[in-house]
Amino acid sequence: MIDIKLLREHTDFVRVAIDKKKFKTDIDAVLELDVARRAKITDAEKARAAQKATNIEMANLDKGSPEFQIKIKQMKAIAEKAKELEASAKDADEAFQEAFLSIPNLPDRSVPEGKGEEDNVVVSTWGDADANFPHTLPHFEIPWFESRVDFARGVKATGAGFPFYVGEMSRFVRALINFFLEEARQNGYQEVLPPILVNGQSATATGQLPDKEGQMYVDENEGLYLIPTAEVPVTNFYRDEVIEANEMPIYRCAYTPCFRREAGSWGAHVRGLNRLHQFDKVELVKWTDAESSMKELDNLRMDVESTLQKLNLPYRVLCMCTGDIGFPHAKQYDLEVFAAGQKRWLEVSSCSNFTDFQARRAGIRYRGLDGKLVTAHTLNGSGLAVPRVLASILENNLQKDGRVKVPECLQHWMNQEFIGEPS
RNA sequence: GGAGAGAUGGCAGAGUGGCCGAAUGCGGUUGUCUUGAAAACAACUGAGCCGAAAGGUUCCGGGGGUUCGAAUCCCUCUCUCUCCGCCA
Repeated sequence: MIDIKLLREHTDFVRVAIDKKKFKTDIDAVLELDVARRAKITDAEKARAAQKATNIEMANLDKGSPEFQIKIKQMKAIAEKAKELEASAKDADEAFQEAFLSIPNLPDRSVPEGKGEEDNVVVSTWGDADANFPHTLPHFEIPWFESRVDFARGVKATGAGFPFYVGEMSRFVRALINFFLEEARQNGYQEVLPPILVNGQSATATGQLPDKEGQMYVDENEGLYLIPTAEVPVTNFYRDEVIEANEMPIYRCAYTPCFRREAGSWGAHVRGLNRLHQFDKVELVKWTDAESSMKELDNLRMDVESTLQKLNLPYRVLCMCTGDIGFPHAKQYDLEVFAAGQKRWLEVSSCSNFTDFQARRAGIRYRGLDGKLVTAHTLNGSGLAVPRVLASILENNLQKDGRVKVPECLQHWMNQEFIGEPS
């Protein structure tokens, strides 16, 4: 949620900011609901005050007296009125809350304006994507690929997009996870191993609900959702809590599998490891005060970049434009690695500052220097998503003999220098 | 899965129908005293919503009900604990 006071007092500012995002929101309808709700709350509270006053009078009367009997009659009417007005106020408040929840976060001033993907700005590149990769292939065309990432068996067990990683490839995935977690630890992030199912409240707090309902797998019996990212449970760690200001900023990291229905997004260009329904990811999460979140976003991005550099994968950093950043985001960088075989950039990390948007929904606050409670800021970034990093390594490190060279920083975890078999 | 017990402020813990946002203790903050600290003493010390403010109002796990009136009685859900069963 954005700050309701900002919406009331600087409506046009909010309107302009939201128009820059692609989300359609009827701000005027929300404001009308707000006015209606406040009027009804005031009415209900007046009625309640009258009831309380009468109740105190009655408490001081002799229960058997005629005055008491008269008061009972009066009270009956007052109480009934109060009850009605309270129900009405509650309805109005719920209607407002529902509408208010659909207002996206405002983009930060520094976010470039744009309509969509094509307007994202490349802010930096690292490594040489134009270098010659003489033996490269798209990873799904490497002869031994299907025997080590078995999609056909996955279809039997579950369905499309749920492959088995077999043998050394399974170990390679595990090596990547270990490497990512260790990188995060060295950058000061405390590891947590969170639940991978969350309740609706958690999903609402981080903004998956109601905006992206259809993207999650649901357990309707229990009202639980399979997480699309560790961001959801980890951010909710501090839900409805007050964080001590001197503990911030807090850095956490978590490895989890992630589940995404990807409804309607399948096509010829999402072959192999490019897009899966289940994939492994290490996520980085930060809680900061309201002043330092933009600086912390840059630090977060640099932490992820340093990991990519150790893997020696060419990558570029995109600053997402106003039309392409997500519903709860104020600012977002996407990191894309170059996959030489497909000659494509693959998104492997998204680093975002949600400012106070998630924290307000989640009730995460801290006590400011003046002793007042302040809504915290939350940030997160992938550090990193395994399958696309894997795809890029396979394509960029493919040797003349058909094997793939394991990046040096992973050899320690793999205990072997090459994977695959000579062709 | 079965049986029972419970859920009150940062924590502990009173309160079984009206004057209870809630005793008391601990903790915390500030002040007095002290060279400083401790101790002692005193005051203050939850959050949400409405309001420019004064102030009002809500919140005793969630929801519903009974009643003129509910922290208190009833129903229900959730969670915690104990015992039994099952189990990685």
